[in-house]
Amino acid sequence: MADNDLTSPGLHGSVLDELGALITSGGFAAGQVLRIEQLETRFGVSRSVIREAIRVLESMGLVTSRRRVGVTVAPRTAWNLFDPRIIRWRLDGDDRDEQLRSLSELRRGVEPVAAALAARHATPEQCGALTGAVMQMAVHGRSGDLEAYLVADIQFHRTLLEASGNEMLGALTEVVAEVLTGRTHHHLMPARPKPEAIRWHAEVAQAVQSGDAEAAERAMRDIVEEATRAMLGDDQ
Amino acid sequence: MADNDLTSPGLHGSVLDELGALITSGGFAAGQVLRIEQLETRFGVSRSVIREAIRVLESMGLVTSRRRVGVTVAPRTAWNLFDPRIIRWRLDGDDRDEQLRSLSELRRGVEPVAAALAARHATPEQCGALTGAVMQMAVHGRSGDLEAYLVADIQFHRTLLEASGNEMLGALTEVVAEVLTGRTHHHLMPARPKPEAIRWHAEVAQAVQSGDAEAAERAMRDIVEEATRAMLGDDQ
DNA sequence: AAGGCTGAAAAATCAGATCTTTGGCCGCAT
DNA sequence: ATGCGGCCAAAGATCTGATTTTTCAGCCTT
Repeated sequence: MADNDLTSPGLHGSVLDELGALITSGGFAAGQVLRIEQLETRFGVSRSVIREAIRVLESMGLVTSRRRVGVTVAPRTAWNLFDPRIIRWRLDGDDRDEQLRSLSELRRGVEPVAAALAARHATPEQCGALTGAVMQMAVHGRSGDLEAYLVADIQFHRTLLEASGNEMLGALTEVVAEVLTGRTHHHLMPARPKPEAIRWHAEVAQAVQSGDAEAAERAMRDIVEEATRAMLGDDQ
Repeated sequence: MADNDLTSPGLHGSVLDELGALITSGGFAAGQVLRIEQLETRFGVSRSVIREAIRVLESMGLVTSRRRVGVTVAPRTAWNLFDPRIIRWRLDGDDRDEQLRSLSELRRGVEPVAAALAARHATPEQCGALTGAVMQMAVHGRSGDLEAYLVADIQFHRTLLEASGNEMLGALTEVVAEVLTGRTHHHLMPARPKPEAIRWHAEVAQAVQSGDAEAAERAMRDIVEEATRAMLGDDQ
């Protein structure tokens, strides 16, 4: 599966994970103050460990630390919502639906552009990987093996984003993989993938291979709009 | 102006800034190892300060820390390219052009979607803010006051992204502001804004106000495509 | 009521000791 | 010679107690 660790090793890593999950899930309300000493005893570790975790949380915008006051939980508007760990925590917590919606809308903007760019930058290997992924999708889509379909789907989108030649779009690979995984595992997609979906993927692969940016963008737009519709209802 | 600090206060903040800038600018090559003790003397601060800075760098994917080995500078593929500080460092360093290109392509995907969403979610206040920003742009565009134009431009895009009702798109506000600021300050836009640009902004504001998602998306696409073209040449 | 002073609280920093992990070396058996 | 296993030392990880610095909050003055 998506073999992401995302958890730093060591004591501070576990503290970070636990605090991060608590904050993003609303276990600590915004504005609540945590005392370092309090956390020390709660987790049974020393100050340095707590402080390092707090520093990372601070760098993610989840808390602010001020002398004489303590560590204050920050409002959601201050969070770095693109941090992979925050995305993961929110997908694992109560915010899942909201997070999936945000990410789907983001995909709707990003992936068509990535497809267009890929049409102009993809290497022959990447084109091969794309068509290969589509074939896998077709096979497993027909047989109804959703897990295998998911793997091929992720492979397709990962390759496409990387082929865009844009580092930042490439960096969204993990995010897109999370969305695809999430919608499959939470049964937000049909029991059997729509044949059109597979056809559109094939069209994208074809367009990328022939360097037709506009066609690639159009077909990709079809894909993500259909996906959004399927996942969120007819919300355009 | 965009009053972003982005620099945590305290010693560890300065160390973080300096190390981050060094790494992202290639001052330290990927694979190079830094010893904590070495850094201690180099910056004249104690271990705890260095460690906290290292933890944050690690959480941004810039370095990895392993016992018995030291702190290793990570390859660019491991970096969290969406971290605002990394964006800032790269914009301030040698990567500026590459960074601006990546960001522009990202904008090209994101902003039209945000415009469409804003057309369906914007509050009356936000509509007012949009038209206000457009008027400011028109005034300062005609008078050739690029700084004031920039402020209004940022205001426009900030409001629009926030009005999308999508947290993640809203989180891109700072990023977009950086792009706009960057292209103005590095003279990547014409001495006098094109009249069409202002007209398109007005169209977006109008479409958002009347709830016409498609028109808003289309006009916004015109804006960002023109901006990309102006900044990077005729690259589509 | 406004502004400035002061004390204490809590984080920030420092520094020394100790713990834990781990890469590399050495020796043994094959 | 080759490969496996255990030992050692290096370097980060953690703990801890002392000290410094910042800043909130209450008090005092005007």
